[in-house]
Amino acid sequence: MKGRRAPGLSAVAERAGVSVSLVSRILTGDATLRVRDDTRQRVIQAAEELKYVPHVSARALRLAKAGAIGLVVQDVSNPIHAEIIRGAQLATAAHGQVLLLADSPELASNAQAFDRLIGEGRIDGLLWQSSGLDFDDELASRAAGHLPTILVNNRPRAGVPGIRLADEEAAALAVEHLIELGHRDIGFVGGRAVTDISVRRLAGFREAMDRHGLPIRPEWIIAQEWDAAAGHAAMTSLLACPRLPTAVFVANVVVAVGALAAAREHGVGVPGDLSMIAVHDAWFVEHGAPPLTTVLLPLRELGRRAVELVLGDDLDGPEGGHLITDPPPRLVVRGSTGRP
Amino acid sequence: MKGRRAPGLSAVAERAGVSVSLVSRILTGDATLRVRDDTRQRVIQAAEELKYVPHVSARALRLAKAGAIGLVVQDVSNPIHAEIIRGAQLATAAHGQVLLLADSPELASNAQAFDRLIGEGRIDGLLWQSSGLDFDDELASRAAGHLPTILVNNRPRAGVPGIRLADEEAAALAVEHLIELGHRDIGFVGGRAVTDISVRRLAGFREAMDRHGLPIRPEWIIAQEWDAAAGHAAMTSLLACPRLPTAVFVANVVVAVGALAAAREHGVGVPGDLSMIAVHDAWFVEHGAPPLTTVLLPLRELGRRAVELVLGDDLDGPEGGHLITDPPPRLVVRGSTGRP
DNA sequence: CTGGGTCGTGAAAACGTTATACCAACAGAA
DNA sequence: TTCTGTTGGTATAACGTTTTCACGACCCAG
Repeated sequence: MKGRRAPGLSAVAERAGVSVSLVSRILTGDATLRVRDDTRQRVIQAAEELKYVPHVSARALRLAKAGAIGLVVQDVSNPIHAEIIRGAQLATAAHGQVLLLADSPELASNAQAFDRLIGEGRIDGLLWQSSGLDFDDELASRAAGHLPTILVNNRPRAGVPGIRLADEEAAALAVEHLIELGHRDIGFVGGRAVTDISVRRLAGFREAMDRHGLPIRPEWIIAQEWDAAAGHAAMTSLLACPRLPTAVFVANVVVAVGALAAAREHGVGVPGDLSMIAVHDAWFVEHGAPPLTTVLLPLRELGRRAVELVLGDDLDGPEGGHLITDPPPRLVVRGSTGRP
Repeated sequence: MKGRRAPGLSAVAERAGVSVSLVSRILTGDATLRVRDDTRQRVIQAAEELKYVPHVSARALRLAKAGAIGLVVQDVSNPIHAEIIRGAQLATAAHGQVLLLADSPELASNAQAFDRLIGEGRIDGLLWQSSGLDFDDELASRAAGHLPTILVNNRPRAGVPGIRLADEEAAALAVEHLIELGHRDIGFVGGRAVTDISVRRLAGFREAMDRHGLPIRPEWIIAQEWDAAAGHAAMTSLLACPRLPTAVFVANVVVAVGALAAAREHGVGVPGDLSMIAVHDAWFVEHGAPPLTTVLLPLRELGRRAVELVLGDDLDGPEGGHLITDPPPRLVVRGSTGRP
């Protein structure tokens, strides 16, 4: 599995017949360096012949820069998070950096591991995909004391900068679609109620309803958790209401999967008896029964921008934090919405 | 965002009034060291007061050990891969290591990034979640030349060790279930045909059919890709056969989502007209229409073991590679299978 | 032919660890 | 007293980079 030791700068220098420092300056592209062109070529060729690759720990030690950024997410198997990860990964790669993955429950349960992660100089910045769990703020702000840190998919919070999507607009867009179809009785199924995302999507929902002069019934507003099981439970309790809405806005497509199942189990036809629209798009929605109408938000872009802000140490955005408006939320009409 | 520089060994040494080397030896738990107990306490206390955290690059440089392992996956948003990632993450964390995430298409398209990743000493080992794409073998075996490398979810291949699940047994278990229900005409929908997993599941399928003396119809064997769209296409072409099976085994639950949708679109009732069973379990299957009957395989354990093998540099397993048999494949009966 | 300014390159220190070798002090034995 | 061994440490040299500074050679002006 192993060959001999990897060649270092000194091996290249020896082969090219020059000093170590010269090799370093040539290979890193030092602009202030004046060197004869044939020497430069000799060095470059020697490096190629030896397949020289700089040793990252040595460089990191010298530069006090790790060349890596960390991404903390609550749950990798959530497809929404997966898209963010993907975006972050592409961005780090594009900047010659590398992505470290950790998960927040694990870090919360192991304080020492957390202190190491943020203190040992392994990463230059941290993306915190916040969960809304209780340890969340505490850890994130502790991290921010050591590293450029940004809350992904959140407003700034506890003194930590944040970046978010156009959640209000997305929710409004969804509601407009329902209204346009003729719905007036519209319910809301959210995620974990304390999370910023759920709050913002509810705000967008309210705003759109108000703007069209439609009443909001408190018993049609349910927010529990961000997973499918919660969606199932939420829809079940919604369907227990004496009077039912003709359409429901679901704050997240994962939650919608559970909600859809619950509706089906209760014999409520979608979109016949109840229209449903959800935020985010994912690989599975078009194969649903029925395929879900959704509002597409640029999750990948979210991951990408977060990385760039952290790398550029350009964290303090406008009031309310950084906001991704391009591309704007887009309505993807499929089979789960129709006339009341 | 930043405080002052992180304290180093020398800061701790100064505060405790001892030498740097003593601090190092105490803090790393050098067994050959003889030291007075009060000195030891003084050092430990000083380290705590300063919140000393060892600088990982310096340590990596000195020890020629990075303290990280890399995980290359083809697509993060595949829920199957997500489970493997999760297992790998838990295992690395448990060993005080850290997990680096990369994706194979990206690495394939950027040869320099790949050479860096495996050459720059950033990781001590590599987990390669192979994709069956054309670049796959090439890259994996190149990696294996630099680092302890293991193919996850694969037999050994191209000289690279591998670890896999009990795919044959899982397939057989699924087929047995169908046979027990009374099915005799059973089809097979695989994944990308060249991948080891698809091959092995097909082998398990054939073996179980043979054992029960059931004929296998070539036109009922379809293998295309590992995603839902491919499942949709496969099922569509299966349903075009003049004579249809009464049940179908699908090699992967993601593929099954597409297959299920295709059946629905063609008015084929599941399980009324066609029973369906798939390999792996994921969060969305129980909310399907109908909820899928599956065979559960220990994906997380796969990730965990792979990490441990790489860390222990214990790669060359038995003929055919390492095989995870514990826990064994388990049948999870839901609503997609029934009597013919 | 002396002096200052480039041009091209090399020497050396530093980053924070760990490992090896060594040493001072003291005890007990001869 | 001198020798030997143990106890409790310290000094130092790496690991592979990057960066600062210095230096020899050459050129041109005075």
